[in-house]
Amino acid sequence: MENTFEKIYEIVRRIPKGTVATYGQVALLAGNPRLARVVGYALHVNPDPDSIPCYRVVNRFGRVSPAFAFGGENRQITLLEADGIPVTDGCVDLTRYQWQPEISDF
DNA sequence: GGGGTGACGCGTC
DNA sequence: CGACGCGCCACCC
Repeated sequence: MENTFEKIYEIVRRIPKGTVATYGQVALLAGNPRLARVVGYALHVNPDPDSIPCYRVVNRFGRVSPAFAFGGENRQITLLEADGIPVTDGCVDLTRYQWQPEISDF
């Protein structure tokens, strides 16, 4: 059985371009909705930001991380908009851009 | 091994 | 989606 971290990275990698996922979403897919905190830490230590689009992961309000230290909070917003996801005041419209995983994705 | 911390979520006020 | 508290797991000292 894989470690929780590997599951998290695996899931984040599967986030389709043009969509975003919440920490809780990733945690749930990882096998435990209470792992949201670990998800945050997992992305914090993001071993491969080149393959793991951590910027597509936001909190359940669609709000970007206030401590996004990848070069500033604005950095994440820029990347999201580059994916075609409009960001308003650091918030993404989850009702429209939240990733909805299908059975086909698994 | 014990204690504190954290890119969070949910219930409750 | 205003604020506060508890819980969860992993990591650092």
